[in-house]
Amino acid sequence: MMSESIDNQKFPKLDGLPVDICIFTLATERRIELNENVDKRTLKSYPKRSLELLLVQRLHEPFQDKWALPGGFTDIETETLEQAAIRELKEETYPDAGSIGDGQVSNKIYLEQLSTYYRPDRDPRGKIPSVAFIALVNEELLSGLRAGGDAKQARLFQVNMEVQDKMLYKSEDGNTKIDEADFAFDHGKIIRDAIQFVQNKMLTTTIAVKLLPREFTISELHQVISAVVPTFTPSTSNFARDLVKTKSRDGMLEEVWDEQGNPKKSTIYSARPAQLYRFRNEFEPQVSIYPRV
Amino acid sequence: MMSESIDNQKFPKLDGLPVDICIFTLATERRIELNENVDKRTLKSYPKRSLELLLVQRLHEPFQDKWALPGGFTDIETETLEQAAIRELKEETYPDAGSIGDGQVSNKIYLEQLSTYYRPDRDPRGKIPSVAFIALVNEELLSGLRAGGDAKQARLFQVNMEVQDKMLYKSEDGNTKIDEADFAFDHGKIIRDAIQFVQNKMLTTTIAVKLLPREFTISELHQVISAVVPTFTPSTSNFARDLVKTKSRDGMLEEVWDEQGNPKKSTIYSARPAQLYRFRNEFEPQVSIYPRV
DNA sequence: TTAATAGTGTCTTTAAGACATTATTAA
DNA sequence: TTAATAATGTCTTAAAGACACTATTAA
Repeated sequence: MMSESIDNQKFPKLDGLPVDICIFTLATERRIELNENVDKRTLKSYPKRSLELLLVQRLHEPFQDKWALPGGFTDIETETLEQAAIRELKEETYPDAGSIGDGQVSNKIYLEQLSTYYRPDRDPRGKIPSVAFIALVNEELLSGLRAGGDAKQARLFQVNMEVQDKMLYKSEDGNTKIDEADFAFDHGKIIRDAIQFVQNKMLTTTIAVKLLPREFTISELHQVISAVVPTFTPSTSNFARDLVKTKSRDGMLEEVWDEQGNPKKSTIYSARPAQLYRFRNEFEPQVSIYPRV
Repeated sequence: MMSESIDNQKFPKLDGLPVDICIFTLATERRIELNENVDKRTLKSYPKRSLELLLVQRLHEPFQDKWALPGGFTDIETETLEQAAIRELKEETYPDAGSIGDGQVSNKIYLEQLSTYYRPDRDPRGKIPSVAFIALVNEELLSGLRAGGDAKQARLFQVNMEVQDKMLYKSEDGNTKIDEADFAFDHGKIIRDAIQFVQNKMLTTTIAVKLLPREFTISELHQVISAVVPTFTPSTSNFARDLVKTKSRDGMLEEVWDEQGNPKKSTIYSARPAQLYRFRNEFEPQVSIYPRV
């Protein structure tokens, strides 16, 4: 029993616990570049959105040159797992990512503990655990990184969800394509678990908000969900109508109005102005496979 | 970064990781005892079902006499977290609880990792982590324990879900009532998280199967769900009809037939025989707050 | 006009829920 | 008969989904 073991001092006090983070973002790529001499109507077509994951290439053995999740240690005496994850997140992304909270780091970052991995064969140097986190980070916070590969060889990889075996390939130049065999440790397994976790959260909670601007059109929300969950393919017109009109989703979204009290609209993706919405954070999603509740 | 820290041997190889388990069961209590001289019709009325949690009273400081989750260590070199959890589970419950699997320990036990807890103030002896698991155990496997308190002072506590602050009280004699202040470490917090986790799983997956006999009536399923989730209160007749007839739940349950090809029925809770069903494990529940998928 | 998305209208089917009614069995 | 649960039937409303159609804007 636990009490006996700890009381007998069998267990050494830890210096820290390893933390690895699956940092996801949703990349938005206009189908046609702005500087080209094209019809502005075509320019406004829906962008290509792809789920991307931040990986770092290992400099040393074991797994030298393999790709791994960014991670670190809870190395301060008073630091929690979440605080360590946020610290690492900041190192890899935006230095001003925000303060600490329970899955509510900032309105542009979602952070949640995924699971702890501790299979004896996961690290050739011995039995070392890893507490894995997932983070959804708004694209703009990773813009610095995307400008080019840095010293640590951190790169964003597009997640290819059609094939479940060969999962990832490089986004920027498309040259580096990697699959499960190119991952260090058990990070391939962690990443598979993380993608499933994020997909599930995307369909059962309102985390889509972390991948959207504060005010967005219904079609943007549609784009985000179907980029993360490829099987999500309702007709855009029914989706827009149902989202706002259906009773069980009352209070999920609210229309945005400007100072004059007129409906605030956006023409970012369309010639015809589209109504802007925002998520209301009072909304508590409820899902069940059984009737009622 | 993780690679640097581990390569520099800052992190000591662990002897083991502490594992704590929230072992839940669903106690079934006939409203009237069998030996009383009562109308057999009344005897067959629905039983009282209550979610119960296994706790052990601590013998030593810190938190002497406080109640804690049963737990232990991954103390064998090749042991995984799940294996350690199963080993502890067996110690506390049925010695023949079954083999190892991913949330599929046996058809009578559900086991899943909940989260890892590591706040610096959770243990007065220093920063010690705990990997928490939840287990749903069929009542019959805990029958030995229920016979009476043993040397380790392990007891089942009824979970009182109406009041969120004062959560638990003793089941058998009803004398020992405990609340958040009577828990060791941060186990009160772990237990609250665990209850929420189990309730969510109960509504979005088919884990109810672990708390039921292999063949059961629709009313038994109804009893199980509403015992774990008190807000679940559909009318029994609509529930029975919808469960079997609704297209989106096609393949979830199947009727049981006897050797002669007649519908197999049960009179355990009713004078009129009720159809027996079983869960089909091909069924993959799908839930979403958005239309489609 | 056309390309592209925004949004409405209509119709059908499925599901949820209220509620009444009938069925079954043993005492 | 009665107590208790099992099961069916009917009606209403809410959602989901298919699909046609109109609206808006800039080139």
